[in-house]
Amino acid sequence: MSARDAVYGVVRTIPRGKVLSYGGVAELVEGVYVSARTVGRIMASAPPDVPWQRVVARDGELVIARRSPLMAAEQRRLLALEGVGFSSDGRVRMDEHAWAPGGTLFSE
DNA sequence: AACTTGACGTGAC
DNA sequence: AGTCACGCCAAGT
Repeated sequence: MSARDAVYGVVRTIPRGKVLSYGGVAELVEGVYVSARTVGRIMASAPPDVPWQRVVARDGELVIARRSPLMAAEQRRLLALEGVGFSSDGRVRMDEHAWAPGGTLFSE
């Protein structure tokens, strides 16, 4: 089991309309330790069946925007199609869409 | 096989 | 609140 497959496995479990931070993905990976940065490194070559758009920075920023504005626009489009909302500064509303496995932390 | 480079996150100024 | 430095380690060169 490579770190790569483990990371993709976790990302594939993120529900539609929800997002997870790089660090969040890292924490959910079992068996092998991976850092948030490693998740990012691995996401750079994500296969088409992985919902890469659902992984954002902890504060909701679309990190890809730092390198590719075009991809950022694409990510934003895909998320919008899933019903994910953005705040005025262009970041995902983490208070509404951050995903916590097995039940939301904001429950209640 | 050695060296560099980051889709990050955190803490110190 | 905005930099800056750095740990982390898979991939690319």
